[in-house]
Amino acid sequence: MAQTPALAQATAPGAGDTRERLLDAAERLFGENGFDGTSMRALARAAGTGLSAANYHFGSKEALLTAVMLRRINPVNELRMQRLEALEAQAGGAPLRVEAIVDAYLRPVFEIRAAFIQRDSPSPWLAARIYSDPSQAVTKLKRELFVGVQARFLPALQRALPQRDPRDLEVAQQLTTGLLVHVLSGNVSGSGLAGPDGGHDYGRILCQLVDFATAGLTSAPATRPASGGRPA
Amino acid sequence: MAQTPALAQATAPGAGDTRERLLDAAERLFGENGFDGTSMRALARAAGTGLSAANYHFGSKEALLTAVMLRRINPVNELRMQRLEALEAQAGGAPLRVEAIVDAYLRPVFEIRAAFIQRDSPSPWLAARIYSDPSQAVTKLKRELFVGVQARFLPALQRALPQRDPRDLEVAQQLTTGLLVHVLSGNVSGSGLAGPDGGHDYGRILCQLVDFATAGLTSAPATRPASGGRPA
DNA sequence: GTCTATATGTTGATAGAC
DNA sequence: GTCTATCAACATATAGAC
Repeated sequence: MAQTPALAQATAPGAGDTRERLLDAAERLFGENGFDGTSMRALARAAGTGLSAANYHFGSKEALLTAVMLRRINPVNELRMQRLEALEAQAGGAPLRVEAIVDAYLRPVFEIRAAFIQRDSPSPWLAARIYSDPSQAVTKLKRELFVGVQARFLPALQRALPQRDPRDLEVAQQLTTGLLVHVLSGNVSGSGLAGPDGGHDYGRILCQLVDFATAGLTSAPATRPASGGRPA
Repeated sequence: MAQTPALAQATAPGAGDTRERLLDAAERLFGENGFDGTSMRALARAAGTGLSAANYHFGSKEALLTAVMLRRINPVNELRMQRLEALEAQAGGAPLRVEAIVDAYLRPVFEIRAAFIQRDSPSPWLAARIYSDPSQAVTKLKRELFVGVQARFLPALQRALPQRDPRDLEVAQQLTTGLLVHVLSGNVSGSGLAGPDGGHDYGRILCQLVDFATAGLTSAPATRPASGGRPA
């Protein structure tokens, strides 16, 4: 529950040493302008240091992105896993409710995000930007960070919805991730996360996300086999 | 129904003049690597011409992006409007079915896309990439191109779902766009659009998208007022 | 219209002083 | 550890020949 993540060494919470300030600047600028749209110079300037300090601490731009991603995504994924395991332990072998699975998948992102923006940062959530970043430098990293969790949640969804085609369900799971990415990239105007104070009261948008995704995952294609073509 | 859009002057469909080849190359490269990740040099080389030709025809990189976006998005938006108007004319004042509205919003993208990839281009749909592109050069363009259609579809959704909070419904509409962006950016592996031959048989993924979005839009938050917090 | 050549600035990364 | 200075490569855009 401390402000500093588990990876960082002990630092003063107000100032932070250079390495920490570089990570903070990278989180904000990569999130706002993307990987290709952020230069190491702009990044160092935002951290109040020189260009060489960034390369000294991280070695390369790509390594810096990896570091700042890991710092945030690891706690999120651990929390997701904990929530899902708690649900399964409580259910004792019975299938879980879809809404509970979705909540365990979505809520940790908002919780961790809210815990780390006591600063003035209503910037987009870095991981969401990276998820839809076309730069070749991030595609590998993307898969390494997100595939594991999705592979862990999919079987739970399949047990909760045994009547659905497993492949369709996998697509629906990825669509759920798409909803999350869209919101956290700041593309949903009424969400309360796109504005200047975005990110603190996430209750409403999270409920809407959970409802939307739960309905989409559960949606039996009942109307499909009846009507072959496009509705006129 | 011709291969050449309304904006372009008559050109041979196989070869095309330099301007057309530049637009084709821009559509592919901007879609694959984003705005910042695509250089004018790489673009000219892909079009089989020199750097100066690109600047002669379009004046700047940003103007080239605008041109290639308009070439594809205008037909899509016109088709969306036509479909929605046809639905309303047929309904004669009665509210439309949600699924029909969603279909009118999503299907034209796939139809236009499939019509213009007789080439070897399984690349991401440019407009989807641009929608989540953080580059400042594209944000204005983005709004100009998409706000109109969304403003046109929202009232139809509100009439179809009068019991839903209009603001929640607007969020849900934007979430639907998020689903579309996610799929057309190539982030859904089982969709048939991420692979090498992606884009031609879009029937399955379109059905899944329509089902998911319809369920999400329709989803009455029935479970929400009963349970205040997170499900345990 | 398209080319070669160039102007002008920025990029990521490094060398060496301190 | 952090700085200034610098490298080689790349960026967008333009000038002028043809």
